[in-house]
Amino acid sequence: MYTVSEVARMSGVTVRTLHHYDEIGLLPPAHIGENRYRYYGREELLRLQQILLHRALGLPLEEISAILDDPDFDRVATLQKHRRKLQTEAEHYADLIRTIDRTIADLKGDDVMSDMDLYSGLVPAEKQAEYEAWLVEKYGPDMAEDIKRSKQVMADWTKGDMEAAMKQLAIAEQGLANAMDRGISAEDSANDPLIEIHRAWVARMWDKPCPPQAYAGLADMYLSHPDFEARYESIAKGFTTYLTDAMKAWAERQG
Amino acid sequence: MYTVSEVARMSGVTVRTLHHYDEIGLLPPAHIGENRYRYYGREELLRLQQILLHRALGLPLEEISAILDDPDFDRVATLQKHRRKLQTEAEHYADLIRTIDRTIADLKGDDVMSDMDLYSGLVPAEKQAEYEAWLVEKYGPDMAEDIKRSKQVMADWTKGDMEAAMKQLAIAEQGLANAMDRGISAEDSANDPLIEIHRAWVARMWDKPCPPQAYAGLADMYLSHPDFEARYESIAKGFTTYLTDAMKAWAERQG
DNA sequence: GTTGACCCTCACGCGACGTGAGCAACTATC
DNA sequence: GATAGTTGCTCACGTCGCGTGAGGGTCAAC
Repeated sequence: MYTVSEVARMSGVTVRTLHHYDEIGLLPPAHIGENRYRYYGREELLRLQQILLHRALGLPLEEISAILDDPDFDRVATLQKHRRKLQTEAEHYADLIRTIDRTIADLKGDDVMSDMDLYSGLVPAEKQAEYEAWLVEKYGPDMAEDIKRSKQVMADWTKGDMEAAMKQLAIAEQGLANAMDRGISAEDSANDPLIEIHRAWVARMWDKPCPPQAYAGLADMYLSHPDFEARYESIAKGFTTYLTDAMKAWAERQG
Repeated sequence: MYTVSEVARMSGVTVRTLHHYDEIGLLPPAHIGENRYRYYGREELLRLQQILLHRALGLPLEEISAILDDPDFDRVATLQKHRRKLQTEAEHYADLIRTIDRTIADLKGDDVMSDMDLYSGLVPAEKQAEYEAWLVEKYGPDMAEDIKRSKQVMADWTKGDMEAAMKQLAIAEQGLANAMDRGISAEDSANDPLIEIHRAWVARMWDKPCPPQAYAGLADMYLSHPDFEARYESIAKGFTTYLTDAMKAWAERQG
């Protein structure tokens, strides 16, 4: 039998949290002494673990209660539902990152965003649909058609293989940015397998092999084109030159 | 000049939110009419976008206020910082999704997760530091050192390494639990090669050999630490004492 | 002048606890 | 067995970012 503070120490929650969980009936103590002290047993520790797991997954306490108290409750289905929620959240983050990239470009004058596009990714999809419906009303169906079609193209563009490819690219870029943060030189990073991953991504985008010379040429293009610079600088300050240095060092070593 | 509902439609926030942002001084309208209506301009739309970006990162509104009102505020730099934060957030979501996948697999009986794995990436760093400090106090610096190092070792592991290790552990634990179910005594199970497998797993986690004495000491820790107890009891009722008895019997027989 | 969409200001509600306040009870030491 | 320090308890209000009415003024159109 453990007291509140003991359980708190073991599980990492606060005493108040245990009080709260008792209050709402989520985790009543095994016994309550004549002094009104709460005492918890092994059974309660296990239940607390379950609670914390589900809480960590973002489920509200009420739902956790339902899951743990109903033996017939379909945990798998609940978790899958929650997984889908998380997935859309994750995609939402990807949208946000793209919006930030475009915003940075906009602030640098490389791109012009309409008032509406400013909010892309920040706005729930249904709200955007509402807005589009409102546009149809205001400007007539022709203008709305243009807007709609451009979005359709973008939707096709980001789905499927593209998403996987973007993930691959993000892994390579983020990893190399981390290497830069850790003080590893660009020349050393040229040996990092992430460079190979990056080159493989390029080849995949081009749909043809990317030999060392072409890879070095691409580095130059990154340097001379502001869009690319904006993109790489948004990952980390100085990352443009870092990446291109590593790319060129790699190419030199190959041939 | 846009009214509240127009801004709301464009930005996706509610009218109430705009009221709220005015109330707390985060986004005052450009002008207020004689009828007390709020009117917003392009400037305010830009500021709102900044607010939404920061809010999406989980920053409290008060902090957003401070950031945006600072005249030294560099939008591009801030956005770049945010981008990186978003990326780690996105990775956190990916972690959560993986954890859920594994939990689902676990519930379906396809996989066995250790508690440590269960909470992987979900426990705040400071809590873990607290917990480790407490471990030092309770078990002495030696054991805590092992635990700490094992975490470090595990951090370097690939997903495949981890899965292999977890499988190894699961095989040993499940096998011994089955032995217990079949009525085989703990003393007899001490001769089971599964005990050797379990000890090898421990050595692998600690990244150093686990001599009989240390193995017996570990058994005592399992017994005295409720977290471990909870974990083993979740495999089978009474498995904690069964396993520790077998571990100790094995250790005695060795030396 | 009436309708209906829009605007306003209170002001309470929520979810998951944090944070005292004020008091009882246990533990350790002198 | 007195005392001090820790730990426990129960209220009960505070937090954050709004949602959700209630109750009432304003505006454009018919």
